[in-house]
Amino acid sequence: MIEILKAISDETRLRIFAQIIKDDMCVCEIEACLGLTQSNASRHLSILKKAGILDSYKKAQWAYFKVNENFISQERELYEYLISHLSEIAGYEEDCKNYNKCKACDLCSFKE
Amino acid sequence: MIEILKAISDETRLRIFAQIIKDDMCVCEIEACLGLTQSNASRHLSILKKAGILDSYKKAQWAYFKVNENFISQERELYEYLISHLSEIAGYEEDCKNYNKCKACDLCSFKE
DNA sequence: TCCTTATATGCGCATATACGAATATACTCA
DNA sequence: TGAGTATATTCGTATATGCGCATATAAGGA
Repeated sequence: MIEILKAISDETRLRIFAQIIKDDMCVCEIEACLGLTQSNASRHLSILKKAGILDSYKKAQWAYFKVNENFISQERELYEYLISHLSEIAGYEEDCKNYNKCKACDLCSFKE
Repeated sequence: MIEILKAISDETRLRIFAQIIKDDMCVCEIEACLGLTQSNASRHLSILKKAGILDSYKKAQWAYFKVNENFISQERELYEYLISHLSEIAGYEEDCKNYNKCKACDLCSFKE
C-alpha cells in the first residue's frame, strides 16, 4: 500500500498514469508525449510497474506499458480517485494534446 | 492532489491517520500511542494538516487533531481507499492496542 | 556480422525528506 | 508573575529521491 501510494504521489508518474489509462503506450511515446528524457521515462515506468500499478509486455524492440488489471481490481477506490481527479494534474491538457499528436504520427512503426 | 498523495504516502503519517479516524487526538496521545518523539509527531501532524487531510483546534494548552471534513467529502474515493486498507499498515494492530491504553489512562487531563 | 533503434541501468550530483536535540512559544495554575 | 506543561519550530545530519549522462543490453534489418 505504501509502495503504491509513494509510486503514484509523484507528478511525473501521475502524468504518465493519466495518459496511459487511455491506451497502452511504449516508452518512446511516453517520452515524446510528456517531454521526458529516455532514461527518466524508463525509470518512472519501472517504478510504477514495481508498485503494481502498471504492467508491461514486449513487442519486437518496443516495451509497451499498460495499467495493471490487478491494480484496478484490488485498489479500486484509489483507481477511481485518480480517474476522477485527472484534470487536477499539472499540465494535463497539454499532455493530452501531445498524446493525440503522438498517436496520430504513429511514432513507433509497429502496429498490430 | 499531489500534496495530499505525498502527505499520506508516508508510513508514520498513515499510522497517525489510521488512529485519528477513531476520534480526535491531541499531540501527546499521538506520541504515546505511536511511540514518536514530540517534535516528530508535531511535524507529521502539521504536514497532514497543511495537505488538508487533518484539521486542528486548541483546548487550553492541548492541540487536538481530527480528520478534516472537507477531505472526507472532496477526496471521497481516496478516503474510502485508506479506510478499507488500514489493516495493511505496518504495526496497525500494535498501534490500536496502544490507542486503547492511551484512551484508558486519560493521558491529557482535559475532558469535555 | 555490423549498424541502428529501443530500452534498462549504473553513477554522480542536487535537492527533498525524516529525524533527534535544542529552543521558542503559548497556555494554565499557584 | 513564575513554574510547569504542551506544542511548534529551528538546526544539523543522515538518508531518499529525481535527474542527466554515459553505458549496457536486446532486437531488427541490411
